[in-house]
Amino acid sequence: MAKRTAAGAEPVPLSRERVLRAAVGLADAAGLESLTMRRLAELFGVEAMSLYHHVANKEALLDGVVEVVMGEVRDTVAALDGPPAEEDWRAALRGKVLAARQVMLRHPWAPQVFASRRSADPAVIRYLDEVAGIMRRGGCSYDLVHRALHTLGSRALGFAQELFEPDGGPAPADADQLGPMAAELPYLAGMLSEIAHEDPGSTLGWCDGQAEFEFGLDLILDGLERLRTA
Amino acid sequence: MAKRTAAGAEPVPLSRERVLRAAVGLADAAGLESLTMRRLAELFGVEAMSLYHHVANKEALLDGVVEVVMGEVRDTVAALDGPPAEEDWRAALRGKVLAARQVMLRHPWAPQVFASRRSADPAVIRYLDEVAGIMRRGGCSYDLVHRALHTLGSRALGFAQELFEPDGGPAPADADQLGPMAAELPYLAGMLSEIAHEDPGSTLGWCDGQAEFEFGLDLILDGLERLRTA
DNA sequence: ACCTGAACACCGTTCAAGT
DNA sequence: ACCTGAACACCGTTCAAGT
Repeated sequence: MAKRTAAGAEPVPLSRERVLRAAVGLADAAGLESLTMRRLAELFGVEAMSLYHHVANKEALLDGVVEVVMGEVRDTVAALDGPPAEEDWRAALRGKVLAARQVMLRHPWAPQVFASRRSADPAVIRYLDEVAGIMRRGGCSYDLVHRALHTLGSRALGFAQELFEPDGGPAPADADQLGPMAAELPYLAGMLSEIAHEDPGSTLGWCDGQAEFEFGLDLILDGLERLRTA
Repeated sequence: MAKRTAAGAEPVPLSRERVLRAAVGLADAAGLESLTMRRLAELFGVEAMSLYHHVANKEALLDGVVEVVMGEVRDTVAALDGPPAEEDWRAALRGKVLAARQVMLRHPWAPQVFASRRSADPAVIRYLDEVAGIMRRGGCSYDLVHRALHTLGSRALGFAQELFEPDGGPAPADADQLGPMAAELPYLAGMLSEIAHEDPGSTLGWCDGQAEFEFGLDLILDGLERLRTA
């Protein structure tokens, strides 16, 4: 009789591939703080130590998780049918970045993991080579491509670092909570009383809503295009 | 006779202020992963539990650390003498952001801590009110100010999220390591063979070097100014 | 080759007890 | 009010042992 396993566990043998996929699923379902070696092992009805036969340690596990997410990005990007880079590099790159963002939205914890890797994952580097290729074929100098990669930073992969979550911050948009704020924060109070936030729900961890993300992305792409033709 | 304390420890009584300053110093000296309640207590020659009289828990400690760093930002920004916002909002904001960046460069671990706070620290919100004020007094609509805050994101405080550390990534700039790369990464290889990285040392964790940071910041500020006058 | 069980060196945090 | 000591519930990871 098969050994007792956690609910939903499969008695299939472990493998690096299966371990990494389960790690992504665990983070999706229970959050990044739940992704521990012990809890991951539980999903397979196995001791934590068994995982070390397929993954060197937790850092390597997280590297593998990045690999899996980048695989999803590649699959999503491959399904795109935008204009060729030679014709309109901005539109081509924009489509690619927004497609990558869709993947990040499915894994809200991913930006944090990407940011925690000290050296670049090979899959990320390959992705950036494609980004560079789009710009290069679009007529950008390598110098501009280089600066563009730095300027875009994590935006190239579809996420951007906000200073706080849009909902948790100073965005009550409520006149009641605005009163005490107006005294010490006159400009934010004035701004909030004039602006209506119309993008509820579409938050990506510490990242922009869709409209804000697109605004910032377009502003950067337009600025780069202006430099290209200057 | 005073109790045995760790090297350099002072027998002065604890206080929230002293605990927070010691936490910043510990992260500066030994890295963020060394900032644990136990090791922090050691600095005072005290048990970890004693810290809980001055700080609710570790999350509150990190909130306080953000507070301390923001205090340094405010001090640094206060010493600036740029043009008034009404005259040249771009120059005023640029100076403020670059001053904030100087503080972040002193605390390379700070961006990570800032990013880990789920809701905005009051000191950060006050800072952003000042940023909004500069733009507003410079003639920007509140709508533009709002989009600017989202677009700048963490850049407003002087740091930006790169996909990997500049040195650890695909920047060998060495013809030897470029050979095998050229096959799979044609565009990055081409770029690196043409571009000479000239900003060694000035890395900020997962952030740009100074020149790259200024390039990205200026590109965004110029784009915003163009929208303002449109 | 793969998995286990016990153990180690750490965490943050609680509780009751001391002064 | 402030600090302690022991303990609890977790971590990642090692090692020697099993099959």
